[in-house]
Amino acid sequence: MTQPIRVRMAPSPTGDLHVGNARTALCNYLMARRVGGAFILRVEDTDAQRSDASHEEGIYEGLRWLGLDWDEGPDVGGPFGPYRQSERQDIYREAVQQLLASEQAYYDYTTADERAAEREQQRAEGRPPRYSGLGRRFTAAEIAERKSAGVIPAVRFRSEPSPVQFDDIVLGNIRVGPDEVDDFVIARGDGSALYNMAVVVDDEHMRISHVVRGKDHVSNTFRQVLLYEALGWMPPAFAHLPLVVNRRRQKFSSRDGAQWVGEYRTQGYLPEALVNFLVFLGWAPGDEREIFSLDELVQEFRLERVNRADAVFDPQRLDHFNGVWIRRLDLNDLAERAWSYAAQGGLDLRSDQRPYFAAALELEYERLSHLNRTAELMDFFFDDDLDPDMGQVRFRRHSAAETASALERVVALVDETDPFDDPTLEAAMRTLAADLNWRAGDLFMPVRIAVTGRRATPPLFATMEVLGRQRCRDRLRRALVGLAKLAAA
RNA sequence: GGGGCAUUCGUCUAGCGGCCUAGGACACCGCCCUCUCAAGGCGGAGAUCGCGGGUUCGAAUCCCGCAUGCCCUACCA
Repeated sequence: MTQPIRVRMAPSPTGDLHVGNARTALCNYLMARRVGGAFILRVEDTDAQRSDASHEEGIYEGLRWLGLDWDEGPDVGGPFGPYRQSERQDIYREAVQQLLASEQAYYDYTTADERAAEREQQRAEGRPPRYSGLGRRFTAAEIAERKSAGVIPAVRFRSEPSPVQFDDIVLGNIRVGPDEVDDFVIARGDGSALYNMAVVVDDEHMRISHVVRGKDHVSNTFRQVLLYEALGWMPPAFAHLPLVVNRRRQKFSSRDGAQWVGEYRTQGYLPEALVNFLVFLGWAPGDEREIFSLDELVQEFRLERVNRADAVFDPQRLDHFNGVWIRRLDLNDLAERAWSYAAQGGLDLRSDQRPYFAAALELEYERLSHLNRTAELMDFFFDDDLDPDMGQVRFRRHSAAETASALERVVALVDETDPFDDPTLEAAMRTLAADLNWRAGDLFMPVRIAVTGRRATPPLFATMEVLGRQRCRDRLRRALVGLAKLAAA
């Protein structure tokens, strides 16, 4: 007797995939996948003014990147289409007609000015601004007069004074007093349906079993519940998620960091990390585990455990998850993903360098916090004209001249060491340091700078092994030239 | 103005009447590891559980007020 679980994500294409919407989509997806239900994508573009078809593709891309695949939608079709509200107006019109016919809705011939005046007066009297049903009270003659004056009526739902309530999986039972819901508009003057009407009709027609969406929709839910009742339909189960907010605890917007999922992608975040981070905004498993893959979340996530309080988006915590997930990837996977970021970051990569790239990346990846930093982290592996700035050395215990003669011996060592690998190089260099009577670190740092051009790098000898004998030799020679200048100065 | 909802370390959270002198994680600080930087390990600081009343032998947990915040209050979604 239990109906199949069907959930939906219903973005309006007024922008790319917003992080808040991404979280909503994630919760819906997890719900559906856990029980083998259907995850439906429906585009809510009834506001032609603000909707833009180009954003649709951005939303798809964002969802796909996150790994949230859908079963029905405008692009893949499905048994209850079309899945774009702009293409469903006939269906809405029919429902509107039904409400008109049963006198649960009426044509409202008031003008915008009249309604504004009413609101203003209510506000002046300190009363809540609520549409009083002005349009219900016109006589037939008044209506005829307004018609001929060119007033185009909107369709309003006839809301009778009675309390409205519904049960919410996250928030519990929610109710509102008898005078709170006024006669709201369900269809514009041009006949097109408004949001509240369209969602109800769509959720019914698409057999949506659970409406999982942001908390900002709770007040709409009262209107929707009324519409279900009027149309003789059973409302779905509702679950309203807490909002993702900024540090000032307001709705998350562009000023608070990247707003669109695509931006996180270009900033080098892993979809795994964003998913993991987002799910913890309002949910926790109840034990102390924190790292979850999408598949694991499908098993663990329960709407019943979702919090009611809004959650602040903390970019530092996202960064942490990103690092964790980068370190979790296996090398081939990471190399695959980092390659294009590296190319975009300006690294001059030839496709035959993939093994070299992977070997270098293996040394760097615990230092890699964001994929888009790949190039800046690894550029010295690929710059064959590297001209190390030896001025970075702190010539405290050993002068530039002494350092130069030590590096001469390192050049010789680089030529002789065989095999040219991490342990052999390390042993040889330590022996050299001992010969010189230098502290090992005092020798390694100038070599590091000579060979990589920087003070912070992966372990030196592993780095040298990857760079190879030739590069190391060339760079050391060049460093020697620079050192000579420093020694002379 | 009205309504709805919320309120545990700076942040994400655990907690569902005694296990809490409130646990974990991020960020922060210190130490260790160490050729640098990371990563990792260990430790520290950080929450009188928004405030005030109750109920109870006992409350972060239940009830009532208040405060604050957020969302909605469109012929937007």
